[in-house]
Amino acid sequence: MLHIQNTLSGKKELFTPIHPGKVNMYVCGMTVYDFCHIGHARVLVVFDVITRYLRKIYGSENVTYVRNITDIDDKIIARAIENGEDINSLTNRFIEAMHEDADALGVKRPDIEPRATEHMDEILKMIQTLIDKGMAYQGDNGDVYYQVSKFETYGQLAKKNLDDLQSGSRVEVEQSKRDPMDFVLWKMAKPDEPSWDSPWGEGRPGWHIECSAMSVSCLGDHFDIHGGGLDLKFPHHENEIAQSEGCTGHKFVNYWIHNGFVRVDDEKMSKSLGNFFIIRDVLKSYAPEVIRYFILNSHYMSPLNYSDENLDKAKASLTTLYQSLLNIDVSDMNDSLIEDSDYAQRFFKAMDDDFNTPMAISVLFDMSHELNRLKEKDDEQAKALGFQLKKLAELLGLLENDAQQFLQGSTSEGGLSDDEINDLIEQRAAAKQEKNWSECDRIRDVLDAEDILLEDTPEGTRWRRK
RNA sequence: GUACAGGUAGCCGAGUGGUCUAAGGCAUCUGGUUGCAACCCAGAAUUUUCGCAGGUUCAAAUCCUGUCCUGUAUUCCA
Repeated sequence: MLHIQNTLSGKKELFTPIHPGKVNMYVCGMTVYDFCHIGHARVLVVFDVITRYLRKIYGSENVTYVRNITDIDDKIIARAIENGEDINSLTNRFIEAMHEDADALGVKRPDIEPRATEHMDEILKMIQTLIDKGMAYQGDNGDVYYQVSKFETYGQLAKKNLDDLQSGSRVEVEQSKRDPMDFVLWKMAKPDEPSWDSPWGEGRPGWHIECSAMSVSCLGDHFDIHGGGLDLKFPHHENEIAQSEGCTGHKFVNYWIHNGFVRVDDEKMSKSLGNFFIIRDVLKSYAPEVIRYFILNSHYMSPLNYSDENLDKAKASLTTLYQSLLNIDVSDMNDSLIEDSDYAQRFFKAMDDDFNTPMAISVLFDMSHELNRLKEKDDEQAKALGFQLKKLAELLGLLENDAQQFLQGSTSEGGLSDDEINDLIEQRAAAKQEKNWSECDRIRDVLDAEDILLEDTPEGTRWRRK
């Protein structure tokens, strides 16, 4: 039985879908004005795993995963002007880059990927409804605002009360607002800014209303799970609730899931500190699966500290798992996962407990050790266990590569080619025949200097990259 | 200031009242294996300890109170 830590209640709750057997989930995706960084990677991977597990429980076709794209907002406009680039060209460029990064990380595409600019009708309709209901108003400057005081339960998600918010407010209050807490639904266009027609004048939507409109449009006005980064909890998600429930008068989302932040060397990741890591740069030094493992080795809610040391550890751990899968050929296996095995049961129990991926990974290690023991004794059993290991790991998007391929890495960056390595290994085998140990060790040292590690086995010598 | 997250052994990281003599990983050590290594297997140590100080309890990393620290939000941010 799946339990989820629900930000709305602050408790771990049994997950019960609104429509039995079907799950609808919406996650706030990227604002596409730059390359995705390692924090985005966490959102992508975490909700990919959540989706994989939901699909496992409810069946792939019964889970609808929506992850939106924000393709119109202040930062996009600013960047486009800065680049002297057309907005569409900018957003399309970064959407493509995001897809490349996500694909590299083994993140499966969501079922629906709505773009804000393609849901303008729903946005306008929602704003109009809010105005009609007296929950929104047009200010002197033409901007349309949501009147927070009209929504009684405002602050329910972030567990804030309005008094605290106001006293702590450091923002300069926009003159046209009736109350500092009110937020913008529709912004009047400045000259040369992209704009859409509306009953209130040419303009563009505020950020929060975009997500309300896209989620309701894709999943209906009441759905199961809404996710995103912790920082979106307030005000973004709070405002979504206010907008959506303000329109419909009933519950918007049952379960809210927020993932924790990524830090870098125990500091905030920011451009000013120069410790800003984008996914494609990290991929130059580490295999995508290493990043994935690094992310999943902590619970999605804990703070995650990015450092080379921690990525190296992730790589070492993955190497251990892949070593056990070497020479286990499961390509001809098409059985299903044996769901009532002890290992599977433990794995599911971990995942059922609010997607406890670190615990689930520990089960993979137990299987891996057992697999190493079995390989000595019983090939058929080893193969069966290896298959089970891969099937469980697949739910995390791990161990999906060929073991040898993972261990030997890519040959692209200078260094020795596979053929050159194999030549040297053959020379060493010949020296070995003659018990010429100094020559053997010399060759091994040559390879070691190229970060190639040798492992002698009864079946011959195999190698991997450090 | 207020709110919300966190603070667990060398490091990473699970664990929310007894099975914790704290999972799993990484690093370290010993033995087996090996020409020597690596990989693998078997085992060990790092800790009478879970930010700190009190308290509740027969029993606490786990509950309560206080306190310190870090991060986030309150302003765009995954």
